[in-house]
Amino acid sequence: MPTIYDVAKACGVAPSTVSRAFSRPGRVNAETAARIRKVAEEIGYRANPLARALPTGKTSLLALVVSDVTNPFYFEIIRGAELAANAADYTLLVADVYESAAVERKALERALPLVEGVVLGTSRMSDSAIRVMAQQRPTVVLNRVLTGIPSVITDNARGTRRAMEHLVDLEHRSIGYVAGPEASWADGMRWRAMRDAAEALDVRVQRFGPVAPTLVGGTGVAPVVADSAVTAVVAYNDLVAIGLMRGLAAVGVRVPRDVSVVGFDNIFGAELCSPALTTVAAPLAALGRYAVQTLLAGMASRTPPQVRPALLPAELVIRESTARRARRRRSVAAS
Amino acid sequence: MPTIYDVAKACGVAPSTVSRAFSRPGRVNAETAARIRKVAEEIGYRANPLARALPTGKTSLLALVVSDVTNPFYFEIIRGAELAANAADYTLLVADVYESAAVERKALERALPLVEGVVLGTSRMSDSAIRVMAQQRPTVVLNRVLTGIPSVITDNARGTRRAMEHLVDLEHRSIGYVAGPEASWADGMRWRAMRDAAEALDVRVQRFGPVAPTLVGGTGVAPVVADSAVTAVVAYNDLVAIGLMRGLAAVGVRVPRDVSVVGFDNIFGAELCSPALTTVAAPLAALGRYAVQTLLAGMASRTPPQVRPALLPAELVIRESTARRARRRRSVAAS
DNA sequence: CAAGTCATGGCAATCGATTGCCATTGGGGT
DNA sequence: ACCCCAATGGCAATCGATTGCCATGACTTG
Repeated sequence: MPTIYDVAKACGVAPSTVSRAFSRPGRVNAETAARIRKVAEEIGYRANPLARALPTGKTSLLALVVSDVTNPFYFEIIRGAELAANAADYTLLVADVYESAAVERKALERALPLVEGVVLGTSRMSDSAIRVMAQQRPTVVLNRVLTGIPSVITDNARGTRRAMEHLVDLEHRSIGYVAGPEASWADGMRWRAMRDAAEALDVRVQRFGPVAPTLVGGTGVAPVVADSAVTAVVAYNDLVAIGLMRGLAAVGVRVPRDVSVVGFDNIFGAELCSPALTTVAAPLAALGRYAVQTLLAGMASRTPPQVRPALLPAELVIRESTARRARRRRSVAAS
Repeated sequence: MPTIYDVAKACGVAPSTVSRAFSRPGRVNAETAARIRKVAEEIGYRANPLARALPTGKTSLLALVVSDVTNPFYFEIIRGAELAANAADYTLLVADVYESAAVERKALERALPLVEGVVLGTSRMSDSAIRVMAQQRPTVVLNRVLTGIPSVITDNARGTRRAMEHLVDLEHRSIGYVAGPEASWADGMRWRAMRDAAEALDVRVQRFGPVAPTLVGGTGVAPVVADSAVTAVVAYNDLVAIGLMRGLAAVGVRVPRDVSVVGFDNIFGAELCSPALTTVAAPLAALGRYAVQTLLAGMASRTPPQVRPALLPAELVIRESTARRARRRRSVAAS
């Protein structure tokens, strides 16, 4: 691989001039710069990003930490983040942490010295641990709010409210919530929003779980939900909702005829399942894109940027898993 | 951040000794090394991977290039690859190229100087372009065979054969294939395997498409398939298969009653859709894991490793989208 | 006892690009 | 004619770890 020294020799100038010809437009005479560029092109010079990064610290790498890459929730987020990163000439490094705070810590330890900034997607770390790492590198948090650290979140309150209104429109008066992981900030928000909405709309809510944010998590609570008095259920996320529907089917409860089900996020698969899932759609690609843009903006400006979390709108996508409440309570099937 | 110089000073030894204490076990007196390690621990020294990489070229980074991160096909592959990479103390850099050879080239250009090796997942580049890049960095190719370059593939021939046998068992005698992208190596393999199997089993096959490897790709050919004489269809992949089922439903063709559908890969969603999809399951996580392991093995050994492509077994997962052929041909619905 | 061997640690060059500072030159202002 | 300044290019230090080579001293061995 040719270096600036090779280019410099071929041009009869000093290496520093070659360097400036590329990174300091205007600092070098236009003709000289043009000549250097031409020669560099000819001998196939490419700047070595490692060598550049050593003195400057600019690696052009950004980390996106996701709690589970196999969770379809992240696909569009990753895509959005990567697009935004590439647009700014950055490369995105996706780290998967398998829903484990310990692995997350280790992954960050590995990646942190390499990257210029970090986007934490649904982190499972403690607030204080996040604050510690935010001191080392510019950080943006997804789906969680920490005062003093820029964050990008979905408007869960509004989305939850919409879902509740929808269910109430369908005459449901007793609504369940299947909770996700305790450590999930979004879970807390959703449950709180449900209770607020329930009060405002004058209906009863009941909490189930917590369960793992997976299909089997949803399947697992199905019997409990089936035995309860609720006629509609809002699940922590789509995966849980879909698992729940299958679990309900297994114990003879029909969706939406006996019980309506609403999910969160509108992941790939939400419209594939049967019945197609009514869900509060998160603006996934926008979330990823905006997080990266916020991060880059923060890196560019000297001063720490906005502290107000960015609130991206969620909207209710109505499909087939919700329906008007049956006149009579279903008879409970075998458990 | 403390450096080896800080540690050296604190220990009263030379920086080179500190370096060796970490990277050359045995080269330094055991007591000295222990002391250095202790002091390093105390002042919180962490080796700077950038500085290490500059002289040695060892960045501990591996690239995995995927044609589309939002394609569920890759989730488990990424997971498998990342696990294998982390186990060897490498970090995986996932690059998304949106099904475009041009973007792939650009992404590689960006990432190549940073990584020690590359896994190409379903690359859309030409053979020659891949060979050029394989000269720059150790490379392993997924789902494609290039002589001289290590590759890891699914046993498409056997998998296709199983699918055909299954359909023939169900008395289908006229079977369609919905082709994927022309540039896809797997597509060629599958179509070839279909014809071979058709000959061996004495049934007719008909090719449709090619279509984009997406839901809409599948939906789009549905009318053509509906108008044809086939009673069963094998689709390029699960996405196309699911799209096809929806498209068929839209024109009044019932799956599996009127037409049986088989997919490829067994992605997330294949068992969620309705009817649940019968599909040739690719060993996704194993594919990712094995590709990275092969890459690392090739990097470790001086000599270029095995040239025989590694063939990972596929198996047929029978669900609800295939059924015995109806006695009479269906009546064709509106188009 | 002299010579050779081994263990251990230090010196200094190196990877490739960046950048603060200085030297040179030519032009403009007065 | 003199001074000053802007434009331009070069010198050399720097980022932090690695590593070939050499120096020292201890120990072995004939």
